[in-house]
Amino acid sequence: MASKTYHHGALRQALIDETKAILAERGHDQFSLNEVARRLGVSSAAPYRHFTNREELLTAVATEGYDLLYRALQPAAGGTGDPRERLLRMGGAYVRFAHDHRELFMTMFHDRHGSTPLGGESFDLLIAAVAAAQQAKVLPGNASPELMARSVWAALHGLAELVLRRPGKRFGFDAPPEELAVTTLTTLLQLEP
Amino acid sequence: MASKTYHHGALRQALIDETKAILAERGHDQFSLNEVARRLGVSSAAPYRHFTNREELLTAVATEGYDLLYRALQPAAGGTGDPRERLLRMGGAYVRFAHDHRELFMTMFHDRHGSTPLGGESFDLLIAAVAAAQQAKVLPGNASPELMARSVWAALHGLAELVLRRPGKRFGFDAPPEELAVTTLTTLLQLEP
DNA sequence: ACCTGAACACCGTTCAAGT
DNA sequence: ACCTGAACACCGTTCAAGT
Repeated sequence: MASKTYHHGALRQALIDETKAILAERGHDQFSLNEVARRLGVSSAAPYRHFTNREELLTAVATEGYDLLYRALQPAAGGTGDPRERLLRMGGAYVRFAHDHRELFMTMFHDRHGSTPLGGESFDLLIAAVAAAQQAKVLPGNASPELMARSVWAALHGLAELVLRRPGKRFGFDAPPEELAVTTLTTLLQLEP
Repeated sequence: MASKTYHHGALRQALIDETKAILAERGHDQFSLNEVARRLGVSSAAPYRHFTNREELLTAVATEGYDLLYRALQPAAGGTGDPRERLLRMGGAYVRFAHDHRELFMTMFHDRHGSTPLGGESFDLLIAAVAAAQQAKVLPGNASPELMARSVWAALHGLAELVLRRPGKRFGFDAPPEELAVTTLTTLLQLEP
């Protein structure tokens, strides 16, 4: 299939893409560097021309994951309309992303890789949405937007993590992501409908 | 050191204990079944008389972890006194546990093992504390105790997870666990001092 | 500059054999 | 019943050598 010179300088990106494909199939802890190389038709030593080790490849994948998360949150955050709906849409998008990209999400937040952005740009979207909600008196203004955004992020992130654990019925985490996000945020923040 | 018959039927528990010791030293993804056996002076096949595979040993460790978490929450949950303080103490204890038992906590919530209790008994403690807070009008009564407890758990769990990622300064997750729990809960739930 | 081939120590797991 | 010894395929990583 692939000739010997197929990856003319593009092996680095091919490694990242193939890793994402494997993550979508198998679990992120089943991932093997040798398998990626095998599937791309290169030797098991080839990846080391582009990444110093297995961990650095996963860091690159996680970084693309943070970018993907940002682009999933953007449409939800960009809408005008009332600030309450905007905040709930963002929450739904966050939990939906975790649900739809299980293994990528776990790679982003569970794997031990060097310093990752940890969703810095996504966090800015949340701060803006929270600030707007505070100005519209949908959220209380006694906490700074940064602090409120951090707290909301914790709630959404914990929700996403617990959903991914697929717990038993008794905890009720088996509802659709958007519904869970709305229920959790309205309960905690006492948002009136 | 250890004679050949040292583990007279107690190898199972010794494997669990040694795994916990390794977790405290190294990371939970650095853990190797062979190393546990080596440190206990048994062959690498010996563990398979007590666990069908590596995953099942980690499940046993996680189960002990859930028990430890329960015992860490109990004193915080048991206190009489006002319901607001009780809820904040429980939150602090949860995040403190994650902080003090990093690798065990990750084993409990990140590793892919068979169905674990997921802190069912701990969840009951939280439901009781939430119900008491609702009756004292510290928390709103428009949501059921179960639903409110689930939401509070999500917030605390997300907080714990994000603390464990050791993010940069900008997110502010580098404060003491108890302080973070109090700040997050009071911000979200609008608890008055 | 980028990749191969062969090698290293290590891993999880199996299985016949020992007591 | 419980453990050993040896073996298997596989893994991450290194390095001299090829183009």
